[in-house]
Amino acid sequence: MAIAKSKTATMSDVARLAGVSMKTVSRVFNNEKYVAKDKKDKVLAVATELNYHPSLQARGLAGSKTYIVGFFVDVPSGDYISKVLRGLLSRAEEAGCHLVVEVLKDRGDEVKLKQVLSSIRFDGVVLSPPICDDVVVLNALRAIGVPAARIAPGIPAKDMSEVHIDDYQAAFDMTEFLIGKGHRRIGFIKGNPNHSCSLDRERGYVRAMQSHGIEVRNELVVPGMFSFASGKEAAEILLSRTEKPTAIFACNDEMAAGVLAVAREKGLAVPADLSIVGFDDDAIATIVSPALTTMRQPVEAMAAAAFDLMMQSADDESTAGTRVEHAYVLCDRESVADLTQ
Amino acid sequence: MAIAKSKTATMSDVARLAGVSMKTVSRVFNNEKYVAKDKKDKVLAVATELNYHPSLQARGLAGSKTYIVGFFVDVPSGDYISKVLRGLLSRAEEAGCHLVVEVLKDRGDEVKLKQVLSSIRFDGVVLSPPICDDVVVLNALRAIGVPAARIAPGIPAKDMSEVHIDDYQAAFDMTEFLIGKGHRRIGFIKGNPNHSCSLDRERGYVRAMQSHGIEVRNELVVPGMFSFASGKEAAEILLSRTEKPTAIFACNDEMAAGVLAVAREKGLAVPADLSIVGFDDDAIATIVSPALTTMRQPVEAMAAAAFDLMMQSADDESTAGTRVEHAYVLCDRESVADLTQ
DNA sequence: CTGAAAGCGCTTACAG
DNA sequence: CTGAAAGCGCTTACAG
Repeated sequence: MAIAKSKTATMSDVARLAGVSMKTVSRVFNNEKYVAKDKKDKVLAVATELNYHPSLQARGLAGSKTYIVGFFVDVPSGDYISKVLRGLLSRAEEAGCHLVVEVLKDRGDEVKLKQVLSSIRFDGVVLSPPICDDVVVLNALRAIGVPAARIAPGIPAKDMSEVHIDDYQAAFDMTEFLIGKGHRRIGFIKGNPNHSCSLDRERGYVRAMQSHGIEVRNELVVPGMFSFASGKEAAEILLSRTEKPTAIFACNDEMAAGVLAVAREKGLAVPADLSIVGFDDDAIATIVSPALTTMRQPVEAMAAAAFDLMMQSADDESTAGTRVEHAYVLCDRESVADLTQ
Repeated sequence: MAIAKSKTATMSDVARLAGVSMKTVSRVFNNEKYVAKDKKDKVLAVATELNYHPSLQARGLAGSKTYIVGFFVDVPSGDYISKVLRGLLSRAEEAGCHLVVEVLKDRGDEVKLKQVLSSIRFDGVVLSPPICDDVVVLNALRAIGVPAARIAPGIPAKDMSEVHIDDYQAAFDMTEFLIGKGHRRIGFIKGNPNHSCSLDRERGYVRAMQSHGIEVRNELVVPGMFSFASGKEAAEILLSRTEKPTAIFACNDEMAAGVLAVAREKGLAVPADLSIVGFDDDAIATIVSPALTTMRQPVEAMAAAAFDLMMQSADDESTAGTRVEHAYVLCDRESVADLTQ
């Protein structure tokens, strides 16, 4: 079943058949101006016939653009990363770039980092939490001068563009929403502390409580790690308090789903006996029942924007450091009871 | 804040400082034998000092290996694809390769396919459903002679390695499991018909029913598309039958979760009033309550195996076409009632 | 508007 | 065990 392996056409093939120099073919494929229309048409015709496409490897070696964008992730799982990936992939396609995914364990994967960064020349790199806050990574990127954009970063980096939502305000709003429904004993489940949004959301919760004159009680604020299991553990703790919370605000939807599971185990009706809210509006939010009231952030659009910002700063260094804030939306569904009625 | 951009070291830098030829440096980095130990040590020492790593782009252009592996996906979402990605990424790292993800819409993205395949030289490509059954893709891969491995393919391709589970037998076993629990009216929700496993699973269901002398009734077999929403729609149909099923076998867990949601809406207790089983053992299976009885397939390990098979067939063409079957495990949890008691 | 020459950083094929 | 030369398929920098 040996099929003849067709040799792929090269730029010099196209040049020869089109009767022009390689440089002219190059001009056509890089959309440079000052190419006579007839030559351009001829080049395009020959290229189509030969199914010619410039070699990524050759371009990357010879020129300043590599058409390769890196996406550095910690754990390539979960609905959040899927959305980021989709956003990135869609923009990469439009930009004629290719996405290479590299897994970098949070803190301390310096060997791999150096290896990747010095063997692959990237047009740019997009960073998601928690890697976007790893100074080792940021400095390595600066050292080689690769444009980078960050999604939801925590620490500042004035030389890198970023996209984010106002996690503090969003959590403030969500807490206020619960307070508005008459809740006072509101439990809070933190997120992974290495993701800066966790701290911002906690701050928003605390401030909202305070600004409504409600005491923030330590026994109602418990740790979590963004996972379903950690949400369950946190719920076990919160629901074992002598004075149970009437509502629990989990830092993301997966944990909120965990709270829901525990509530059910304990025979608590949601939202009648316990209100639950999450954050992110992940797929899980509308899969569980009752559907979760949650804060939606437009992750896919944010990732797409991060890609664009990175490309923009590659073209024009002065735009590096642009910060784009996206809007969040409180999705009020079925998991919160109105205690004021 | 302009930081001096360090120029990355090249092979000739290393050669010069180590007092050897470039070819010797090349030998060291490609683990060829016949390099004097003292020269090898010297090269390695200099390379470490310079933080030298061979350029991906240069290697890809000059040599036969590119250290780039492609992962072609239809929709880069969901727990299944996350698992595949993790399996691929972990093996790519060990193999010193880099993964580029390309989105190819099912059937008909021929322009992008040709563009990608003729501009990037891949060491190999891994295909997941439904793209692994797109003959246009398969033939394009053959035409340029790129080693490919397929995950859970449907149509045969003797020249490509593949990993799979016995979907037919797994579905047969699952159906038999339900029958063993005393169920006779068992509804079946099909999967996306473009994923070959859907057909295999349906066949397993049908045969198991028949082999136990149970009539397969058309009104109990309804279409689905692997999504939560399609599971709900299917459940609505199945549960509106005059003779309701006592159990529903959904072709994946997301749809099973949809069935669960509808059951709850209708006030049916699961499993007391309705038993539900899924397939895959996705994260969702243990998030919903009651936890789903489902058929686990080791997706991450399968993806890793696919990667290895692809690499192996790149080294030794005669291994292309290897088929590896993985074991499945019936995870009996809480969503099935025993009617025989 | 166009092209000839050099070079990107490696590997290949050869020679020793 | 080692190296000199050519070449991979493009872009760059330059000249016209």
